[in-house]
Amino acid sequence: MTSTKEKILNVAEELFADHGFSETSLRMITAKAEVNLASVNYHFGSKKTLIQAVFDRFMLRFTNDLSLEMDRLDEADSELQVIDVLSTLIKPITQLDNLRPDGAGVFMNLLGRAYAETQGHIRRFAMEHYASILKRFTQLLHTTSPNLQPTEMFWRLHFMLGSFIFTLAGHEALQEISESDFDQKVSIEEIIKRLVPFMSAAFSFDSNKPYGTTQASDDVGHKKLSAGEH
Amino acid sequence: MTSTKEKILNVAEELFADHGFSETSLRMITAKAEVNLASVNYHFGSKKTLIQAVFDRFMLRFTNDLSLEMDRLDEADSELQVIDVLSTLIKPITQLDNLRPDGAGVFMNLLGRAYAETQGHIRRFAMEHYASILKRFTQLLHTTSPNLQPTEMFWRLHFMLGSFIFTLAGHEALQEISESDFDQKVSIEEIIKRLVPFMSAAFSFDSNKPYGTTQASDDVGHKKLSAGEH
DNA sequence: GTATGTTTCAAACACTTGTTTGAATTTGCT
DNA sequence: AGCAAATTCAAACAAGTGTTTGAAACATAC
Repeated sequence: MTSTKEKILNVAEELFADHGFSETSLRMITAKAEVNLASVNYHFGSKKTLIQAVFDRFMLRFTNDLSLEMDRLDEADSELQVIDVLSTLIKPITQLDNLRPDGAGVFMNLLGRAYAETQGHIRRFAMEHYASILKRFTQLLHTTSPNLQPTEMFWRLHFMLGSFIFTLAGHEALQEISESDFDQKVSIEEIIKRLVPFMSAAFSFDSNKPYGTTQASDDVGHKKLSAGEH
Repeated sequence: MTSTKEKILNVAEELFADHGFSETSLRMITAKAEVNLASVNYHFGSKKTLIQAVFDRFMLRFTNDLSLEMDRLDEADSELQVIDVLSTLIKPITQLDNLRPDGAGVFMNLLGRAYAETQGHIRRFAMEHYASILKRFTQLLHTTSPNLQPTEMFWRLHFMLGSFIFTLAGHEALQEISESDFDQKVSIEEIIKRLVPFMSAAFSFDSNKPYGTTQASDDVGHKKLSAGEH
């Protein structure tokens, strides 16, 4: 038997992801969850803290899995490549689908919404609670590219974060376009597996060398293979 | 003398960028613009259409400049590199600062907000109105990497778009962190100029070749960690 | 000047929002 | 069982929302 508190959390995270925080009223939540309106304030205090509770629960599931993946990387004593570090993100994201249909999509939508709250409380909340795991990820990434300056590292990390959250938060629209334009249905997992090597290549870019030396483009007459091989 | 209509547009675009669409009330706008509340409905019809008007005006300034930049690229007959195409974005974005203080920041905030409106009317509006210039940009990019499959191209383009919008929409927060962590103040222009070569390197990545050949780091013989395999 | 069309204004409208209240009900415990 | 704490419930609250109204003010033309 799921408690009232859980029923609220489950419905809230879904509606928040679909419609946004301020576009989702407590009445929408309590109606769909089939609980009384006042129970939100009783169990969570306010809408603000409900949002944080939803966000925190989802985030914990993800960061726990991510920590495990990073543990595995720490144990392995072979030399780390960028792609190894970025690949730690794949499982924690895709495994969110086990919790609910399209769990990864819901999670990413929430993350995107939270990030859009530029001046809001969620941003502060996130920075305070998840700074440590972000730092660990950054340090791991640093070992793969020790000659990268900290500031350059910082920016590249956020460039990548942008790509991840933005792409996966808007995956529904992108999936639609992909299907209508290329007749190709793509899952979130496939998107990530395209994104990881793409970003790894970007991270491996050496800004000290003159641009062009890492180019793969023109005169190398190489044959096409299937683009999505894994 | 600025008309009532313009006063509303100017204030609205600022408040929308700062607080979001639904978090900005018409009363906030009309109060700051020092116009009557009813004038919004009189001049624009509804809040919905006001949002579209704000978005459209900002978008036109940008796309006009971008078109000019792409014209210049068409005229040049030297072989185009990825970075040449991506560099067309620099000027149109930074020039938005001429219109108002931190114009580029406001623009990017708006773009981010609009994108977050996953199921909203703005998304549809944008797709209908700006599909042509996006297509032109895509085609230009295609000439630099003719052996890239259309689907791969599509995804890379949106990966990049994510990085751009996400990073620049959140530039205020990132600038703060950068300043407190590295004592470095960075302008939007500097962010873009970091982002463009970073993304160019990613685009130049040849997914057909085994990963590692475009590496700037050490040797080729990298050992695969089975981090993300199912 | 008067007449005509455009724009502004204060006030009200109908509706939704998050939150609080105090009584009713259920639950846990001895 | 009976008592006490925890939970649920319907109702109301105060505040804010976008929009409409009809009169006032303004502008422009004849």
